[in-house]
Amino acid sequence: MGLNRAGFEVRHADSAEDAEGAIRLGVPDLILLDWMLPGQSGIDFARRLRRDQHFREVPIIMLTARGEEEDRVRGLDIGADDYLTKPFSPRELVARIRAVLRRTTPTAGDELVAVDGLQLDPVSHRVSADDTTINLGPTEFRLLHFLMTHPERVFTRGQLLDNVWGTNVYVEERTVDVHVRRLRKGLSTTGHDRLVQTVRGTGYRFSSKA
Amino acid sequence: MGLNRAGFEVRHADSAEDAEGAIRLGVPDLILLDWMLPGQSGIDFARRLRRDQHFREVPIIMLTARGEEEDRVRGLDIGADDYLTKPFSPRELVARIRAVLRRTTPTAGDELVAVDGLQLDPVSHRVSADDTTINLGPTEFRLLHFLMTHPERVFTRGQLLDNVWGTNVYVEERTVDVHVRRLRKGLSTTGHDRLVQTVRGTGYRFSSKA
DNA sequence: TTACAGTGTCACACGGTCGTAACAATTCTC
DNA sequence: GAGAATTGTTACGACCGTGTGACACTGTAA
Repeated sequence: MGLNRAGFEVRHADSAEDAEGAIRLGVPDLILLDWMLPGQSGIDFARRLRRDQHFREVPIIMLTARGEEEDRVRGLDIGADDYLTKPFSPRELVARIRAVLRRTTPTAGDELVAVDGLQLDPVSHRVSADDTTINLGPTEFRLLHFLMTHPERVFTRGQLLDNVWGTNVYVEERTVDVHVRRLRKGLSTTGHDRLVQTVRGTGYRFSSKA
Repeated sequence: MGLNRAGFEVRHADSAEDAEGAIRLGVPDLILLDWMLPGQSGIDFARRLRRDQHFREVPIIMLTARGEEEDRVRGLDIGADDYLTKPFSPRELVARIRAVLRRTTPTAGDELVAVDGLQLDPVSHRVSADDTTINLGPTEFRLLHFLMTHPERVFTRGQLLDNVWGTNVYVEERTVDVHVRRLRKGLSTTGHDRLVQTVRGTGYRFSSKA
């Protein structure tokens, strides 16, 4: 198919069952999924992937025979990132893979963030304020990390769910409130809870301004 | 094409030149671009858009005839967000548009507006005047945002209801008066309430002139 | 197994916000 | 100037959004 030649490492499976095994050997960067799989439909396979927290984030490109419009629409609804209609050329396939990877793998930042005496270090996975260590749960940590790296900006609960919990996850929006509450509680001992601000009718914002 | 029926506002152009004019009337949320344009190829048009800072962020979906694989590959390289191969159904088109908008909307209509020391930032959802933060209710915020982005122009109460409250909402016109009052109250501490002006017999206007 | 931390969801309470009516003030018309 | 039309201002009830505590569930480690 020319994928190896293009510099990708490829694992191949002939059925959904084989694929299951293959991806558990190591989370792939991207899944190329034929809509017509023997034994099990590709849509079920994709749906299952989206429910599994380990693979929820893995982008999916589906391959469809021409005319299967129903499947394509449903595929996009499920959260497939792109599709290709057969027949297609290796060159086009490579281009699409690059495009999808470009938008789904934003460079992860390991840099230390500090605002107003509050300090978060992704490397040591530690939060401290005025030389006091602050204990946060995993979700609160990711939430704070995201907010601190995107300050002075409102986010809706939906956006926070996408960015902190991950896309293709079904969680109530109000759950965000509860985690904001837990985050604030953790930050309250040093008064840094004021940095996490409510924007009524919209969502939340991280800001050092009053 | 069914786009209007799906709730989108559509502007149409038959050539790249017409399109140029159309988008300068107002930055669109998304551009649907046919690859085969009379006079100028779609790819050149797209490339030019990507270089223009006003339109760089606007997502592009391109429409290609089947078999024009060369173009599709180049289109993706340029940064088209998606493409559709003819023939396609209205339903699929709508699904794709929704998918693209879902990915890209966080960066739409968020430019900072500033007039005469008064400053409104949609991104951080914050209003400030002379370095003082001003607290406004959600409706007052939207009202001010609309007025500031359409300055020097009278709006009837009905127009304000349509644009700020939304169409198909039954609210008394006099309600606008009350919210204008609340807005003015918020702006009065810094004297910016003078920017919100009454036009007797018609409605209200935002203007820096006396 | 038990203990426990982490998570998601719900129910309730509180406060903010909204729309409306009523009255006061202003401006226009005659 | 009188009366009418228009707008400003205030108060109030209803409702919506958010904060908060409690609880059930899951997975993990002891």
